[in-house]
Amino acid sequence: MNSERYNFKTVELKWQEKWLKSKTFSSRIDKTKEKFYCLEMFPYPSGKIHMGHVRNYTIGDVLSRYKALKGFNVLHPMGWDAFGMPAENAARENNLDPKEWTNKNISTMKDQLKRLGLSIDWDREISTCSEDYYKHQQLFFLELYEKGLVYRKENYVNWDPVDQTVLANEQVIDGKGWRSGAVVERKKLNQWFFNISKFSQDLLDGLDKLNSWPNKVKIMQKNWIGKSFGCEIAFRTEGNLPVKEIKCFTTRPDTLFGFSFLALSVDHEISKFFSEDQNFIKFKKECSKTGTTEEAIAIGEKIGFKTDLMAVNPLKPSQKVPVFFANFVLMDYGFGAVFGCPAHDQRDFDFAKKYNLDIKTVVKPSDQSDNFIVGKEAYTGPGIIINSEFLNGLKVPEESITDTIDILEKKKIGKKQINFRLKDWGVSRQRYWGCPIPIAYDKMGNVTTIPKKDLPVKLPDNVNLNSKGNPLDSKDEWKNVTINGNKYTRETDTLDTFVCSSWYYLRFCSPNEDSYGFKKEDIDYWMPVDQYIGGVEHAILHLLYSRFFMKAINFKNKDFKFIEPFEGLFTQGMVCHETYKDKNNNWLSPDEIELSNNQYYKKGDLNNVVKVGPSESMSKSKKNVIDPENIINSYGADAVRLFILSDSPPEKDVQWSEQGMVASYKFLQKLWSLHNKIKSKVSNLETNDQSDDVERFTNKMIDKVTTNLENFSYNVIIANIYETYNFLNKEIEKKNNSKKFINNYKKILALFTPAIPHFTSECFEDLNHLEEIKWPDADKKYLDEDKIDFVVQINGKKRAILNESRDIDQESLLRKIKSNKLTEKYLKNKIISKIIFIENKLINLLLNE
RNA sequence: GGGCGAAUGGCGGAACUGGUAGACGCGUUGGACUCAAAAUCCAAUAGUAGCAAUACUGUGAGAGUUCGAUUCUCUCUUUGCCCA
Repeated sequence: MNSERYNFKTVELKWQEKWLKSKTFSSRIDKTKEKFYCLEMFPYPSGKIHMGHVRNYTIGDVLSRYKALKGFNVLHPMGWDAFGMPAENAARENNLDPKEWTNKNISTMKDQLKRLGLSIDWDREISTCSEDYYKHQQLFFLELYEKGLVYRKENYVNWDPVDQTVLANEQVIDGKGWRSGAVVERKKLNQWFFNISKFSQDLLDGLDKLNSWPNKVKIMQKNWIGKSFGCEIAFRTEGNLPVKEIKCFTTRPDTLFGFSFLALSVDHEISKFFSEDQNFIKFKKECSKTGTTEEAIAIGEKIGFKTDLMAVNPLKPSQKVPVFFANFVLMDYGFGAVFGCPAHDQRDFDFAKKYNLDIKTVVKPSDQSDNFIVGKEAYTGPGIIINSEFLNGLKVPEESITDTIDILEKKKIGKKQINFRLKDWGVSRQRYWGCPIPIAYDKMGNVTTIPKKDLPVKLPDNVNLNSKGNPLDSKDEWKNVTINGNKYTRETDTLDTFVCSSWYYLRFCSPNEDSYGFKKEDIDYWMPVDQYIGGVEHAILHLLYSRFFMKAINFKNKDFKFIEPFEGLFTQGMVCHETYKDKNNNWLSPDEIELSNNQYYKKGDLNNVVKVGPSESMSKSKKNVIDPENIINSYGADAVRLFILSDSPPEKDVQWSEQGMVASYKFLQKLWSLHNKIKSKVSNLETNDQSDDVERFTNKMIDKVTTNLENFSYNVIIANIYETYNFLNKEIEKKNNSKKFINNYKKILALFTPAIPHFTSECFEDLNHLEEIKWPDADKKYLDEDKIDFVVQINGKKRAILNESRDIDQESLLRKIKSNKLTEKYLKNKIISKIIFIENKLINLLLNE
């Protein structure tokens, strides 16, 4: 086939069908080859793919194809993160079954992904909402339960009183439910937890070994795990309650002399003495209005409830301070009790101001006198301890904290302690569309596990999604279950969808293994994932949960050689687009506007001037979305791939531009006509040109493109492609030896293949090149030129470029400079005081004035 | 408030371990083709001065190290992301 214009529609479809039919991208274990596992974060089947997917999967595809050409045995699978709330919401709104809705979306999106020409092994496709997947997950749950890594406890959740549902922290926006807008309450519920905090130290240590992860992600995880050194201190108490002491955890024992109150969580065990106190009950209710996030607590108003108890300062027994219950103390931090030092903690400061408590300064900045007094806000910076008797003069924080802990330990008042911010992972969700938890309860509420032989616990069909709360709760025929002749009630919560995504990378290795979630042999060959690619928004939770999951299934049995699931991580930037608003401040989509006289108007309405806003991440709410399907239909997959790669480095945000898209499309047309020119050259072999310009260029380009691919500089690769076109297009006019030309052209086509695979496949076929395509190696002898452009600097300033032979020595070069008319004028009547000579690069002459 | 990045023409961006700043693309301008337009092709395109060769200035601002700094160090400004 060979026509004037490049018909992407027939070409792309042809190759996509061919790849699928001949199972080009199917992968199987081959121990003679080095494996490469390339994984992109799998999509949620929300309906259609968006530009973010296009970018993510194009980046992964470039890498996969490159590695395959290099001879690696590549595993490049795709699946669906198919459980989750949107399905339930969409189903409720449209009166559909979430399963149908999800599966329909999967089929649409799969077709769209195929149209991108991705080198995916579709035989390994998995969907987390299918029984084949979640039954293994239920088994994992039971295994972790047996290992003691799963437990149930009462815990506070963000409760949406209108939707009657639990909200994740990120669903709480300004203290309100993201969907209902109702003020979120704190509510206690029985929840299942994964004991991730058991691995806090391991998860922290593991980060050091992840050399191919972006530093920022490692830092984010480190901060999230939040290891802190501190001290456990027991405060003696006085008062008319049967309480002798209260334990606190603090990271700032050095400020103990600034002690002015003790604050307890309302759930502290001491609260039992107040369970009849109407004022306390009222106060506790008030506290439940504050969200559970650290941010909500930091921003929210600090309120307290004063008890009659007094706490004694262990370092200064004459000092006694009041004990409060306070809303900013949480039971799951430390012991649910903190000592307040208002001068050096903003939260304590706010609290002390409100309740008129002492504010005693015990740290001064180094440049202040000992009379320094904290003013309008707490001083939390470094400095020197003051007003603290035997602690005075210690440097904050280097000496003060450790020294104080030593003193407290000697006096047997306190104990050094390490605390982690990372809390256990609550996995219960009061929703229908998720993986059922394989647990049941007897009449007394005692827990029993579902026998492994009875798995899977299938999610029932035909539930009433319009009931308030969890739909599974009202599904009695499902809920009631008989195990070994005894009657039980099923757990109606389902698992957090993050559980599904924390082991899917294992499933891809053994997608058809029926008896277990994976086969060890497969895992041993394919794992770990060599390159994981996805959005930075999953930098913390998903990646941390996945890392935990590997540790958890490896816990006690130590089955695996690797512990970290993702050897390499790459986080790509977002796809952005300008935003548009009409004169009434309504968002407009890019196809609702038109350009006239350098001014945007609402389509068909020249009275409605459109305001152009900044480029922002594409989102439905701002209507600045471009539908990939339309774009692929208009310009073809290769052109879209070319554009999405070209404009920005993959790790940074890219701005969608229609003009850029069109340019990529046109470029492929130009490339096609160049191809045809080159092809017609094959038929006239008679020219015999001795120049090796084409070899030189080709081998240098091989070297460049290879380096750029290895460094994820995919935008530069596209520039390399353009550069190559410019070169070949000029060179083709010369009388080159066409055989040599064609051979080099084929190498160049291989270089283009990761980015524009349909196009190059077509070109190879057109040239009757039927052998396997391989990544070319650069021939080193062409990488170095015989003649080199030497930069001539005089007093550090560039004055000329001399093209001289390679390896020329300093003396000869200097002679050339002295006789060259460009440079001699600078040297006349001057004495050269120093010469800096860098071989094959540069010479810098310093002159005496 | 804390942590981590970023800042280069009209725009997106290149520049390997300090050694020709602005590759490549978009846009703009001029030209060719055309009755005309679109498409296509060719050329120019950091700024200032000059017909020109050329000269000077120039990588957010200011300092420092160096023969030489977009690159390294310090201070500041603006901005993005994450955590609070």
